[in-house]
Amino acid sequence: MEQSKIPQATAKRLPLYYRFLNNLNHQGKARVSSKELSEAVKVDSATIRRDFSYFGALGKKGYGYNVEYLLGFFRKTLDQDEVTEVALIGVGNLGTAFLNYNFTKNNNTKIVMAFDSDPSKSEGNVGGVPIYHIAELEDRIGDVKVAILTIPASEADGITTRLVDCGIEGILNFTPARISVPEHIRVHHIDLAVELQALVYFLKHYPLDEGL
Amino acid sequence: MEQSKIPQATAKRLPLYYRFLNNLNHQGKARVSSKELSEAVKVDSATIRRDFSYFGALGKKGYGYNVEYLLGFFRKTLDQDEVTEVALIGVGNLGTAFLNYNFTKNNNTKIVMAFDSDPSKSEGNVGGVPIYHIAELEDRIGDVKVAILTIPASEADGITTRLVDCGIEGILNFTPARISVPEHIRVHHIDLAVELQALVYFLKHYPLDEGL
DNA sequence: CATAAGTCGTGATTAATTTCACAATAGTAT
DNA sequence: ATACTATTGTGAAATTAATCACGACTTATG
Ligand SMILES: NC(=O)c1ccc[n+]([C@@H]2O[C@H](COP(=O)([O-])OP(=O)(O)OC[C@H]3O[C@@H](n4cnc5c(N)ncnc54)[C@H](O)[C@@H]3O)[C@@H](O)[C@H]2O)c1
Ligand SMILES: NC(=O)c1ccc[n+]([C@@H]2O[C@H](COP(=O)([O-])OP(=O)(O)OC[C@H]3O[C@@H](n4cnc5c(N)ncnc54)[C@H](O)[C@@H]3O)[C@@H](O)[C@H]2O)c1
Repeated sequence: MEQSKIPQATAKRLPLYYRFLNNLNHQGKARVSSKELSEAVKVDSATIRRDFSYFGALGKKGYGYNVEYLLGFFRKTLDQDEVTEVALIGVGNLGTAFLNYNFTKNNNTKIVMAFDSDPSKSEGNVGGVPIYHIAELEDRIGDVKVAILTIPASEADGITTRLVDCGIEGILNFTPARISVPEHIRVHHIDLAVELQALVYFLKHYPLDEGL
Repeated sequence: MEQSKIPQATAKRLPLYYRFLNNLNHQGKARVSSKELSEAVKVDSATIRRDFSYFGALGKKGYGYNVEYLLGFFRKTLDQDEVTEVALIGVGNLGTAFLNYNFTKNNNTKIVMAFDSDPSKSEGNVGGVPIYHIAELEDRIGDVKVAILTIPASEADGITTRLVDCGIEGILNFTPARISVPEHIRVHHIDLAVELQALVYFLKHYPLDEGL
């Protein structure tokens, strides 16, 4: 918990690096250069070296990085050994998709319960995850600290308040609502409609070259 | 297509502003200040003013912005009057969710067709969108320029090549694969597993305050 | 052992984005 | 009219991120 000096932009790329290193390891590759990594994850090689350097000297000059070592290092850094439990609120179109997927592969997160207000949904399970009625939120949530929000936007504020009262620390919000939370709670918004519109805007208004 | 001087960070926020202005307009509000907007969309008010200023002086000092005027301005800027047609590839968990949703509300994008390799899926429709077999991609796609990719990662490269050959210009990629495309094609990656892992990383490693 | 080729780590630089802070000005009240 | 208040638009500063470019070091090769 010491390296709070790591830039946010770097932190966001770590899971990406980790996943690719994992693939390399499974393929039996022993070494990798920042150049190879760069081509695979589409991040400039200097940026990759800089990112890694925040954690110390992980590679060897003239050689590159040892895949197994680097993977082990990131496993520790990203806490891949302890599983973070997650609750999902709203078992509709999106929620069901997430439950079926459940971020299973090389991931340290697991959706362990879901809630819905529709009584016909709030029983049984989807993808092995038990669904409870939203009225049971406070009773069931236990010490789960992360929630995924896939409810209608109009419900977002009310549910957020309840989650905060339950001691939640992080929310991945898929609703278009920009929710308000106390300062110590982290919210990441993923606004799919905005992403699509932004892509269309870039296509129409930016000269046809260069990525992102 | 002139204002290519608009920062990308600004461009990505435009759809968000547009949506909120639309809400205000429906509520019958006539004026709004950057401070109010800021609270609603969780973007610093100075940033909002700066963003707007790239398009000229849209507000009035001491007063704020006229909602209707601003909305009209952004409608034109964001091409809200012409609908961009989109194709979706891969009618699985995620793809089905998107088809059912179809970005209908105040949006200028519409999924008009979908493709899947599974013969049992590639007939009929989901959410009113016709599903075709992926073999028909080249015949059916017509002049659709934007695609959403919700297929397994292993299929991403092959399908991308075919899309590029069909003249696609933008891809919203939900697979974990970092696809390679010619320079003039724009790809936005939305990597849900990475987003979740990044949130967890921030929770564990960053001091408990301030958002994003 | 000497030389060549490859690659890291990083200081310096550049670019992009956000934020501060305030003069200018429109609206409002008296 | 005048004073007061609110709020913009924007230079300047600060912050954050990306990129360049090269010395130092490792490995491979003859
Ligand atoms: N599906 C998409 O492709 C898509 C795209 C962009 C944004 N979104 C956003 O994601 C969210 C979910 O979308 P969706 O398509 O899955 O919607 P949906 O209507 O299919 O699902 C919402 C689910 O939430 C449940 N629900 C409603 N109120 C609740 C409450 N108070 N507590 C618990 N559960 C409650 C409903 O019963 C339903 O099952 C929405 O905010 C939507 O705007 C969805
Ligand atoms: N579902 C999630 O929550 C989730 C989360 C993170 C990432 N993803 C990624 O999104 C993608 C889709 O996920 P999903 O859960 O919807 O998978 P899925 O397996 O449910 O759906 C994939 C669909 O693609 C179809 N398909 C396979 N090969 C095809 C081809 N060559 N052409 C056309 N269609 C083809 C399959 O028939 C299937 O219907 C995957 O890459 C996955 O890694 C999904």
